[in-house]
Amino acid sequence: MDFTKLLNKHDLKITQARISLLELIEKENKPLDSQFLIDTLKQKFKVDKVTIFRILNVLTEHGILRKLEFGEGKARYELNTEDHHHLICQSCGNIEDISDCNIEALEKEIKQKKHFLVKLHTLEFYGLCKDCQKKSN
Amino acid sequence: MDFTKLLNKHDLKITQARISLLELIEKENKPLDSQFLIDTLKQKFKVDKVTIFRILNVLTEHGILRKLEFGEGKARYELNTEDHHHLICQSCGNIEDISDCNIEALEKEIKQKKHFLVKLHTLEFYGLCKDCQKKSN
DNA sequence: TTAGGTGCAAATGATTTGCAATAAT
DNA sequence: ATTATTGCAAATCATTTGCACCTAA
Repeated sequence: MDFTKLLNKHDLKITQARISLLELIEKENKPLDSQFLIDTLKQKFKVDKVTIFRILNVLTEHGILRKLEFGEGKARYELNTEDHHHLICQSCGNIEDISDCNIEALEKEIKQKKHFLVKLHTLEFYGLCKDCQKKSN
Repeated sequence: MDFTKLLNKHDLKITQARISLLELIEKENKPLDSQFLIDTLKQKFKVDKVTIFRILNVLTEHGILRKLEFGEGKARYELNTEDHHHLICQSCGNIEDISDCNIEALEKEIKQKKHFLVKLHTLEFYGLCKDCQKKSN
């Protein structure tokens, strides 16, 4: 994905930190926390953690990233692409994507019955992944 | 609700702090954050914030409370009753309950296709409540 | 050149921990 | 009497802020 073009479109300056962060998030392809991003990017070049937090905030405000919380007391970030959700293993912590949640029907019902206008929703599943079920944890 | 009996059933001691906290959460009937609980309970009797945090943790571990996060950088807690979800107004912050989400079909599909065993899910809707739509915020 | 981006130090806010004192059973 | 619970102080963790310096456009 061409992040230079993307940042340009949003009138955001092209910097090593921004490009590298976006490339890392794209490569890992799952919701990452700030600590992972800080540790990984610091190995590649000189960056301060404050810079990472500021980048995460701007990119989220511009809708380039999506901020998620899985009850861990910290946020995670992923590329804000199509509507999708997550399968979060409570044993090993692995996170898998799923799509096609088909919540539109529910949202329509909410609009009619509650007169609440849904802008976005979060839907996360917690349980045991295939492997952890075998380990009977 | 008889919280004395409930605490007994879980082999948790009956204390003023635990009973008052549970009664407050029951009375308010929406997800409350620690600060609100601390402020409100401190007016009624002498309690330390640490005690409140510890109570929230034990009660959550015992499944009496459910811990929720709405991307505010802090947790909220509610009585862990039936499966239900929330309509969170992005303008005024009001939180309304909804039930009957009918996610079972999706969970069944996840089990078959992904071999992931769903233990629990979160589903939250963010948008504008009836009143805030009028104010065109 | 100049507004936006970054680094460093220090602040904030939510939550946790250690330990001694206290209260519930 | 025994063990869980609480209070207080101090620590920790994620995240933010202020301000001077730097750099992409």
